[in-house]
Amino acid sequence: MTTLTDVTDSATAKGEQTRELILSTALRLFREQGYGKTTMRAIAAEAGVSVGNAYYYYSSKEHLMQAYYDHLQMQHREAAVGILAEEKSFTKRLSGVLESWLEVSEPYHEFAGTFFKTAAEPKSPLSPFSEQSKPAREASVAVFRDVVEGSDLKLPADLKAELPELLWLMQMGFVLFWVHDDSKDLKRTRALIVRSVPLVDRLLRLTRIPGVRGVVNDLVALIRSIRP
Amino acid sequence: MTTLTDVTDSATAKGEQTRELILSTALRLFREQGYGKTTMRAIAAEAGVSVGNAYYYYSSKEHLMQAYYDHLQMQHREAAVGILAEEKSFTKRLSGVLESWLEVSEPYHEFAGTFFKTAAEPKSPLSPFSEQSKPAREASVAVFRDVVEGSDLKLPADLKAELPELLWLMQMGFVLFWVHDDSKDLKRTRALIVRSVPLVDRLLRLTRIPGVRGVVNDLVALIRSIRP
DNA sequence: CTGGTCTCTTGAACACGTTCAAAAGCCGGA
DNA sequence: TCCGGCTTTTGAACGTGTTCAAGAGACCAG
Repeated sequence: MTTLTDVTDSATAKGEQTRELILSTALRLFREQGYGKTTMRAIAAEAGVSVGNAYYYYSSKEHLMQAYYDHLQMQHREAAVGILAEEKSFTKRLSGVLESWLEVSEPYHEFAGTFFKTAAEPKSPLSPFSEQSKPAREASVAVFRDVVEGSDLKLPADLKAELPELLWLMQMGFVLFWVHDDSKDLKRTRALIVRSVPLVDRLLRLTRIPGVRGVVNDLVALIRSIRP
Repeated sequence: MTTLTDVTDSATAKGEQTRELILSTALRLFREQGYGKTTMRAIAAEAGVSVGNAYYYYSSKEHLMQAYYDHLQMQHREAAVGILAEEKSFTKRLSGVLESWLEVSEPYHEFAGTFFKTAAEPKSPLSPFSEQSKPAREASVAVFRDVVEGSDLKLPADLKAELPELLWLMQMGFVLFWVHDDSKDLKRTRALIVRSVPLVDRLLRLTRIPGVRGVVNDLVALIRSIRP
């Protein structure tokens, strides 16, 4: 039965099945017992393969997390486009994207701490600033570009060009906050997002004031200059 | 000889000597070979004690790093007070403190990545936001309070009260940047600091403009509200 | 001097992530 | 059918951080 379902995939299907079995087993165990308490031996046993075989497909425990991370980001992007199709107001677009991220990520909040830990290391491929995560990063920035471009926001061109990346950076800050947030139902992170969005909006409107404009220009120039 | 040097300490001196021998050995090896490649067995062997004995004094490898971190922070604070005694201008005080931090930390830049990694985990005692590092954090904020209070800066009282903590947060951002900075001689981090300080200064002066003031008030209120 | 109770010290043992040489399947061509 | 070269699979073995039961010293009371 299954061998006939998809002719195009069947060439690689054999190994791929095991690959995905291992991944899904790993993610389930991560969710159930946390990352630290889930051993590679347990993943292998639960998936019905040998330890070495798990390493044949995923060269480290971290790579299993990487795979999860990609999966999550894709989910978020899908949720985001749904929202962006409906809203025109900048604030609503922005908060929609941020809140949908929170929603998608919520089931993994506890586990995210460990993920964050390995992502923090500069050399780690999971670092949001690393070369390896460049595609994922640019995809995220693209979402924020969409937030800006598709909105009613009026801004000078150079600031508008820089804004998506700044918003992405802001979101990184929110992620940092979220990871450390142990309040009930993530109340504090929710409050942060709800209150930050209108503030950003007001802040951006302020750039029309001449005195403010100069400082903002310098800020943009600074950010440009320190990029690698 | 040594047994007579310090009567007050001699009660605890016996264990303390071993404790410090282990710490200094560990830090040396961390510097020489990096954190990851330094094994507890190597530390113990080099210090001439057993592995279990090292664990008697430091309950984990992380704790050895914690100790290093405290040491470094103290060094920085000492360097900072020296600068703050001489300068009155806000910008010079601020950049003096930031640059002295850079100077003190520079020898440990590579090793800092690993440190940062474990510090990023929310539950880790090394996290800058954790309960355990509260004393160290408050001591750091106090330095920035000194930067503000002892300067010629004129600001509304409520913003001035919040400013030290904001500056501390900014420094956390700089640390994050620094850890990821692999440019020659840390050029990019230096540029960031040099260019950020006058910008902060100008930003603070902007708060006199009525329209800006309102937004800043809201920002301060937001920060207050999301604190745990 | 003896016994008891601390603090300090030891190294074998454990659990885990990871590696690797060898075996097992698989497949296309002689 | 058998061979040769691949992909896949195996599990024992290694190195590491960490634990722990047992011992060694120090010190004091009797």
